[in-house]
Amino acid sequence: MKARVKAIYNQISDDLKNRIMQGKLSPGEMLPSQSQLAETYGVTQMTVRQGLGTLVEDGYIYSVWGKGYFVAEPTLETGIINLPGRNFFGQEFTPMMNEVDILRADQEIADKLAVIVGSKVIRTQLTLALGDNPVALDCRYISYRKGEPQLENELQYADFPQIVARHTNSVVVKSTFSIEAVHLNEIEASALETSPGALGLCVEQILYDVNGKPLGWSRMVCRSDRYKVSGVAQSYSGKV
Amino acid sequence: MKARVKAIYNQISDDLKNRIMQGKLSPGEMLPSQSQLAETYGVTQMTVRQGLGTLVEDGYIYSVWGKGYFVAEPTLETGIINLPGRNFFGQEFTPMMNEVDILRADQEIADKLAVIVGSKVIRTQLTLALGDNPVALDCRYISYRKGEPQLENELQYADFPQIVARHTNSVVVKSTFSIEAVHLNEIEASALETSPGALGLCVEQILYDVNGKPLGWSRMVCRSDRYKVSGVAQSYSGKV
DNA sequence: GAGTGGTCTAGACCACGAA
DNA sequence: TCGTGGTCTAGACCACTCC
Repeated sequence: MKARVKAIYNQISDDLKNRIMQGKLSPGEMLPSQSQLAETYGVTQMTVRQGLGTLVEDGYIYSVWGKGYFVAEPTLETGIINLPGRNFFGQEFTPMMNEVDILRADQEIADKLAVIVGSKVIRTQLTLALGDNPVALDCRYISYRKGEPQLENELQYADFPQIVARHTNSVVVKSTFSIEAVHLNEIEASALETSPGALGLCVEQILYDVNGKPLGWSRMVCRSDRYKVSGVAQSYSGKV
Repeated sequence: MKARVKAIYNQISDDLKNRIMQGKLSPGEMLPSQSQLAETYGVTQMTVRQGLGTLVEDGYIYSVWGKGYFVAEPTLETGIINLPGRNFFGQEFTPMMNEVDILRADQEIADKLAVIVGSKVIRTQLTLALGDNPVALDCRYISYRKGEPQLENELQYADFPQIVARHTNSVVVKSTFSIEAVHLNEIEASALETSPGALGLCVEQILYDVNGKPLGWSRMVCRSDRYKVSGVAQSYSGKV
C-alpha cells in the first residue's frame, strides 16, 4: 500500500463532502467562513477557497456574496443522455448501407435548416444494425455551402457534428433534440424488417453554430422493440 | 453606461475563449505556458491559472501534466434533458386526480426496487394534464420503510425525489431513466381520452441512494400526440 | 464597522515530461 | 536539466451584507 499524498484542498473538500453526505451539514445550513476554515485546517484562505471551489462546481454548496457558503438542496431535474455521436457507430451499432446525394430543399427541410426552399442540401442515409439485425434508419441533412460530398466512405465513421463542421466551415456548439413515438411507414418498416405501423422511436437532432444558425438536421427512426433511449441524472456532478 | 469592472482572470479567459471561437487557436493546439501568459497580461501565475481554470471547467481547453494546455475538440455526444421533477407539476402540467395506497410488491416491483416479493410498497397514481387535456399517467412506487403515507395532498406538489427522501430517510443522489415507445392499454387509453393501441411514450425512472440502493421507481405514460421529450446538448458548458 | 466572500500579488516548492 | 503544470503561503485590498 502506498500512502498517496492528497492535496490539502482535496482533503478539505472531501471532509466537507462527507459531512454533507452524512447529514452532519444539512441543506440550507451555512458553512464556517473561509477564515474559520483556514484556521481549523491550518492553511491559508486561498487554499480553503480552492477546496470550496470544487464543491461549488460539483453542486454540493453555493456561495452568497457577503454572507457565506451554504449547503445546496439535491435536485434531480435534469438528466444526461447519450446522443448518436461517434461512439454510436464505433461501438454499439454498425452501419449496413449508406447513400449520399444532393437535393433541393423542400418546405420541411428548408424550415429545419433555415434556408430558402430549393437550396442545395446534402443528404446521407444509413441503416444501423446490431449484429445482423437492422435497428434504425438514419437520415441527415446538411446545408450545402462549400466542398463536394466526396467522402462517402468517411461518412460512416466520423460523427455527424464533425462532418457538418467540415462541410460548413463552422463549429457546431449546440444541438437540440427531441424524442417521440411514431408508427413506421412502409419504407422504414421494410428497411427494418418489420411490418408497417410497427412501433418506432424517432430521435431528431438539429445542430447549430455559434450564432444560432442551423447547420445540420438528423432524424433517426428506430424499431422500438430493439432500441430505447436511456440516461442518467445525478444531483452532484462529481464522483461520489 | 457604467464601465463595469471585470475581474482580470475573466478578461483573460474571455480573450482566450474568443481566440478559440474565432479559430485563431485550433483544437489540439497548445496554449502559451502559464508563465508566458502571466508576462503577456502582466499578472501573476495564480491569476492566469484562475482564468485557465474556468476554461477547463467549461470544456474549452484541457491540461496535460508537464506539457501544457491544449485547445479541446468540441463534442456533442451527450445531451441534457428535463426530467419530471418539481417544475413538471408546478409550471407545465397540472395533476388532475391522484390516488395513494400501500400494496405488496409483485415480481416486477420487487425487481425494480430490489426488495423481496411481498414487501410493502407505497404507490401513487396521478393524471397529468395540460389545460383540460389529459396528457400522461404517472405511477410511482416507493419502498416502504418508515412513516405512513399520510401526505396525499402534499404528494402532488413536491417532486418525486423529495417524497422518496422523506419516506426512506435517504438522500436521492442518482437516477437512471429510459424512454420508449408503447401502445396504450385500455386503462391508459381511457384515462387519456383516446383509444386503446394509440401511440404512447413511456418514461421510466429509478432513483438510487448513495450506496446504489433503489429507493423509488416511476413510470409515466404519455399520449405521444400531446407530448414529446426534448433537450439540449452543448459542446461548451459555459454561456457563449 | 465588523464579518463575509472575491480578487490579486510575489514569491516558493513539488511532480511530471522531454531532451 | 529545463520547462511545464499543480500546490501553497502570508499577506493585501475590494465589494457586499447585516447590524
